[in-house]
Amino acid sequence: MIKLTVIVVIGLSSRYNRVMNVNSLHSWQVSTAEALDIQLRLASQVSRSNEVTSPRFIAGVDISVNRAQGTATGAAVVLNYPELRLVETKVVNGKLDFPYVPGLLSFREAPLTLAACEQLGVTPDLILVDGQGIAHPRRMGLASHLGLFLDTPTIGCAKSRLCGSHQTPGEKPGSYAEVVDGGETIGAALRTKLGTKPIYVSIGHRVDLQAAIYWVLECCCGYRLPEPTRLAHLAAGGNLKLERDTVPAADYQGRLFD
DNA sequence: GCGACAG
DNA sequence: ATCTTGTCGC
Repeated sequence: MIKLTVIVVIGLSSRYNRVMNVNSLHSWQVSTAEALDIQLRLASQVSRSNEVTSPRFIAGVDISVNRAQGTATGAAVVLNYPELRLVETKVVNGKLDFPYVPGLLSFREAPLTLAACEQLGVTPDLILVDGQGIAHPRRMGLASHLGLFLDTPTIGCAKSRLCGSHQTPGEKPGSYAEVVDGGETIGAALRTKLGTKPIYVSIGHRVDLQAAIYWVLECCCGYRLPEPTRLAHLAAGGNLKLERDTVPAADYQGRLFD
């Protein structure tokens, strides 16, 4: 009787925990030439139309590299909105096959990031990514790539520019300057905090630029980086031990966890 | 050929 | 990305 109960509980938790479906659109074990080909093919599948209206959960993802062991940690955190309280944190360790090549960051970071997202018990309505969305040479940055694999709205929140040019945005938080490349507006250099460099916001998938800017600002809590991405960075580096501020995810979706 | 180049 | 204390400035 007791034995049966344990089996049932384990079975339920593993089933209910799998709330994010990852589309395997292609292999990640590819050459740089194949990676480039994949980006050209997937670019047309990215949606630039807004589908984000009233998100209840907003996630943030990032990766930290441990060059010593040649390993890395992928992290996915989920905050509720509008409270912006941390409701779940998942980290996963693994190896990085692909090297860092400007423009091909997805092939290095997406696998571990997707693995972390796969462990989430709460389904985010929006995901903020530490990297570019369509503000990319082939309009296929990490945020867009993850958006397609997770079939979820994503926003690129990079700390520096990959391509395109822009004027200096106003100093006041909320001010921004469009990032233009090849005559096309691909993102915005957004001032999120006074006295700091702007961050680069761009469409990831299923959101338009105005909505992307709006939600990023909604997620800022006084730091240059929006809370989802800021906390994901800390979690990946093992510096997010603030369990006291976490809230049992079960309180939000009536599901079982861990 | 030279400079630029998410993390 | 990551190495890292103090320190210039609001």
